[in-house]
Amino acid sequence: MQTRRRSNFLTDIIDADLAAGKNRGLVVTRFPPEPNGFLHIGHAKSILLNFGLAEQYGGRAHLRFDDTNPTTEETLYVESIQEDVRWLGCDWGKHLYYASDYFEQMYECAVRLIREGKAYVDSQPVEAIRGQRGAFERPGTNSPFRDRSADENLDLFRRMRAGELPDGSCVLRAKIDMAHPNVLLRDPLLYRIRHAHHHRTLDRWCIYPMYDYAHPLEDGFEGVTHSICTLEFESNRAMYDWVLDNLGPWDPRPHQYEFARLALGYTVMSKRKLLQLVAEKRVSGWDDPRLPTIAGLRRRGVTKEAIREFAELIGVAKNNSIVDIGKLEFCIRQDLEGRAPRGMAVLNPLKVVLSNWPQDRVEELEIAWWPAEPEKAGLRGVPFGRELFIEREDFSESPPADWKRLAPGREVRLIGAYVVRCAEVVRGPAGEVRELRCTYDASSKGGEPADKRKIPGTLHWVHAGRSAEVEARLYDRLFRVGLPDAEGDFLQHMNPESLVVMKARVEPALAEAAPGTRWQFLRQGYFFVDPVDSRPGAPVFNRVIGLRDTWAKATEQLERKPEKKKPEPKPAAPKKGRAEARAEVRAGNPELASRYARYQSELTLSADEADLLTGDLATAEFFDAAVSRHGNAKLVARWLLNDLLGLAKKGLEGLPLRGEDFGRFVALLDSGRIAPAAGKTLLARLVEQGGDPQRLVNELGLGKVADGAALAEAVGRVLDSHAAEVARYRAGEKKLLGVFIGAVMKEMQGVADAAAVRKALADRLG
RNA sequence: UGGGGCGUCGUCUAACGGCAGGACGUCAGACUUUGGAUCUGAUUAUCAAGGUUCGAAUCCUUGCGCCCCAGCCA
Repeated sequence: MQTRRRSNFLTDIIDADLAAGKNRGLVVTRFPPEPNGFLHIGHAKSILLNFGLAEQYGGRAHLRFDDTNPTTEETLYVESIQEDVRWLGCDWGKHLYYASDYFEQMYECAVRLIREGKAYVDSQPVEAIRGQRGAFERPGTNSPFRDRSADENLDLFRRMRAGELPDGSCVLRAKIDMAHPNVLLRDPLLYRIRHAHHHRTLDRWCIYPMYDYAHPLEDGFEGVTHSICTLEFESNRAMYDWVLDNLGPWDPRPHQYEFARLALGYTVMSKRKLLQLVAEKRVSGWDDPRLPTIAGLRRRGVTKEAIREFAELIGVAKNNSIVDIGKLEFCIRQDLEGRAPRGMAVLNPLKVVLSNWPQDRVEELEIAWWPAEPEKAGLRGVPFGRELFIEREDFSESPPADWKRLAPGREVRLIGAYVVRCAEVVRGPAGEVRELRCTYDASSKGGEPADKRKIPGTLHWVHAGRSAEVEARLYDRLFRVGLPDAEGDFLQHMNPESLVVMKARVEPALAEAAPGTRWQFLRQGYFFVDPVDSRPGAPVFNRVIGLRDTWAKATEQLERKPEKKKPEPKPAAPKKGRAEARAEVRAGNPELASRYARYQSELTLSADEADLLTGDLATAEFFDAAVSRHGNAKLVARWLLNDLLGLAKKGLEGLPLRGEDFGRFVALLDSGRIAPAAGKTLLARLVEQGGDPQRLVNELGLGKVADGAALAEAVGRVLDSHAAEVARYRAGEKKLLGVFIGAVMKEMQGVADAAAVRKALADRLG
């Protein structure tokens, strides 16, 4: 079942790392919860991702509590988290860690930073520090304490640790750059003072490291290779790298990658809101079956297999997405479909009296737990007699046209029993339907009438006297709207019918159902015997999910809306695109401006090309150098702009390839000695390792094959091996030509001229 | 607004320059002793515009839209 190979952008990265021989082939991941709440299904996605990746690559996954903030964290959560991770089937082996176990090492690292002049103690209050941070578009200002001597900093930091300084009096900050465009790098806080009791280190510490400082160190100490977190930490990656770069060496050197966390419709997932629901007793606890917590899902009766299936189904990517909760429900149904025996329960009973059934006769019918596969779990006895209950909704006095259930004068089959016909409706004083008088067809024992007439409907039922009354809790979505936190107070969107407690009547066998077992109530849904509130002989049934999605049709289109109103955007804020930036640079640089003009007039480049080449001096110099080597400026510009720029992600300066080399490369192309396709391969190689283009051509065997016979042969081979596609092509699927071209190019190891290949193919295919 | 990310069926996700695929949902049909399940079929997508290329969802450019970042939280 688990054989499907997981593949996503993270496995791509790991595959590439492994291929490049990084980390000695090690894959180490971690799940790092802060013990300040219960885990929810979003965490399950992350847990399964991290442990799954480790398993897939033969590595290991750690469970690490990120307990660096003593004021919010508790042992209760440490325990529940371990229980939940274990329940999901994830095994951390001996790799259970706590950030707090590293406090001493982290302290040593901080001392090192101070000694090296990379950190300082700031004695300003919070407000001052916040004020100096600047704004997104405005640089911050340096703290007056930024240039304290290492000795002074060391002394202060020691006193911070010794408890000589009160909370808030000072902090340790990294000395990076108060004007950094990423505000997270404007001298971020490393340590703060907190005279608080920690759940593990008790009162040994009164300074605690901040996340941005602690997390990379934890990963580094543990030898984590791939540190996977959610998208909102993207900006933090720069600090993650700063810490590791300044405190190495590390082996392996961890790297952080981000994926989109799970958002689900019709529920809330933030810790704050879940906590609020629990604290205000709007639900029964962290394990309330309506909550998306792992504990809640488990209490509801969802299995870990269903959750795993769900995680598999939704995949892992970087798109900010909202998953339709219907997908979770689909996985739950699919899972339970295969594991829940079918029994009968009537939630809302309507009495049926069989007038032609002997007064005291009770017949013990043998009915299979699995109607479709009777051998699967055998039979159980179900009593049948004169007085029965059916579902009130299964009777209608004025049924719609396609009604298949019971109605006056109509026939239905009672599952595993007999066909009955409604003869009379007995009413109460207010005219309400009180009971039904029916007749049964004695020839239909088991459900099939002797004359084989077609019976349109089939109902579930229980014996009136021999059924037991039990509590059934019908759970539904906690919120009525797709995005409860989209606007206003999420509490106002709570579904008042998310829990309906009923007295149901169940067949005798179900009255004995053991806690923790799962059943399908025929035609109703899947039920789980509550492990907490059930008593021997008095099971409490939690409805896990209905048989069919009654919400699907009503489900609204979910569109993310801002939770809080954004501050009004400033009117007429001038937008500066990259094009504008280039124009500005030129305006202030006559040298570039004149090249811009010259490229167009002398070299006959387009205005766009000239513009892109003269946005900065380095690019223009590179271009000129290339052109001095090879005069076909148009070709140089094209390859530079369309291909080189895409390959050189970090800019032209960092390339092992100089402008002259690039000019030689273009000359090679222009000479017709290598095909454009081969040119791309060659350029990629040059960008990677530099070197002489001509020599590389020889090394890589990229020289163009002018030999028409070789081409014809390759074309022949490809057409032979693609017979089916050729037939489709001849039948009109012209788009397949591309497939043939690609195949021929591959056949000729990329050295062919695609235009010639196309022509050859066209000739052969007619 | 500075920085960082992301735009593929209604939803989630593949395709790594070569046939836009799968799943959920929806619709239709078949089957059915669950109006369930199952089976069959259908439906629908590359944000936009230019460019490079024999060929672009994929590379380049521009534009548009959405998300994240200014806690002594993580």
